[in-house]
Amino acid sequence: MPEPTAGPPPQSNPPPRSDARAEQRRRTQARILAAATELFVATGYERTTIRAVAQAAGVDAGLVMHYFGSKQALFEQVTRGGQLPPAPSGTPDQVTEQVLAQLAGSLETEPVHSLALLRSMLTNPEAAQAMGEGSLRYRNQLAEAIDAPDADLRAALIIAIIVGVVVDRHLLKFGILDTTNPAKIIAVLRPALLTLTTPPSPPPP
Amino acid sequence: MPEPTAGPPPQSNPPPRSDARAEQRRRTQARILAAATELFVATGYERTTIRAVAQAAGVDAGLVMHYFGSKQALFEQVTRGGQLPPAPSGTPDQVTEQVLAQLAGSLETEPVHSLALLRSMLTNPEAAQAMGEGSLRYRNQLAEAIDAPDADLRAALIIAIIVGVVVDRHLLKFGILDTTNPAKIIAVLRPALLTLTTPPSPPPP
DNA sequence: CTCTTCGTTCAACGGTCGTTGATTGAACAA
DNA sequence: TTGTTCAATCAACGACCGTTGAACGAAGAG
Repeated sequence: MPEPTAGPPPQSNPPPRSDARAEQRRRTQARILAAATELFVATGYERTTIRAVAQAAGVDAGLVMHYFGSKQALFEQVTRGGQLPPAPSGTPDQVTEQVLAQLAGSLETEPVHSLALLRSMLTNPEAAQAMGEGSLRYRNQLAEAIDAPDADLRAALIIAIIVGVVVDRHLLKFGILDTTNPAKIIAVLRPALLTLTTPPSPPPP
Repeated sequence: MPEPTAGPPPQSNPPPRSDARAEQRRRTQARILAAATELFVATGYERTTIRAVAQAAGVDAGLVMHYFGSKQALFEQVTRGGQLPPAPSGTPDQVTEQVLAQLAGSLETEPVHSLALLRSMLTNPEAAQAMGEGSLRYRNQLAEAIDAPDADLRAALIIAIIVGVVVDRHLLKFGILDTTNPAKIIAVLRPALLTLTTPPSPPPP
């Protein structure tokens, strides 16, 4: 049975009992997980190699398999724990500010789970599905907070914008967006998002 | 020398002389190119296999190599010919309309060159560079047409938005954006883009 | 018809991948 | 000390990849 010897590091709690071997084991698992995360974020699922992860962690490739079972399981372990942003609510201005605050955080330091998923979503079906499910849930929450006829469409556009900006800044790094102060980006983006969260004013007769 | 026997199909001009063999050859090259395009768009560079392209074209894998030299060259052949949108100019409203018109076209039927590039840009360095260069050129043109202090940033954001929306619609297909009438998307997006192309009004004292 | 050209197939190469099972050696238990 | 546990290494497997060069067979040239 190639079953992993134990459930990989349960988040991050201090070992209840002091065991020299168990702690060494946790250390190594953590090193592997860190190396895998870095590589998945940097090059995506397809180009990331179990052997490369092992080498980056200073470990044999077989050990990676022994601890995580498979490459796919390792990837899921890396991308697990990404939690949805809190559901926005309130007036259009309040919703906008909550979305912008969330985006500001993502521009400052986007969590590695999301980056690994974002990097791989265009080429890896599992990553695409994971992103899709998260996107759907957040879109529903967002649409519920938008009081406009095309709430779903507006929510989808907001998400597309966020994804586009985050991908540009953290992954593609085409320029400007990856070096500009997040506050400035937010400031320029605010009026644009406001038009999406605010119901259109009926044209004057 | 593994050099391709001839420069692959030079765009699309009618064969100057009628040669039964030459025409059969062109047909096969075109079939290979079509199959390669479809696979590159659907699954990206890494997951697309020379063997799979050959099979989809009803041909041996060696023939693909013989005609296109290498997988990378085949990919470049597929993504070649993507031309930049015309540089926008005029008043902010005019610039917005030109950008929106361009986006509308991309929502209706985005050219396969761009889709192949978009699909692979997150995992393939060459694709990323090609996209980056195109993005940079268009961003400069766009920034020149925007009369605002942060023209570069605004142009970059517009491009990020366009990329986000097009990727969502044609590649990720997370929902709504891929089934909604382009005109409707444009209508909802217009006010948002307008805030990016229009210089901010100074706050009243 | 003979010879050449060339579109196409075929078999194989070297390499890398994910994955596996046996093995080693140090930490623990007795 | 002796025996057990287990983190970690090692060598190898089968599969698949991009790529190559020889070989075949039908279309053109003479």
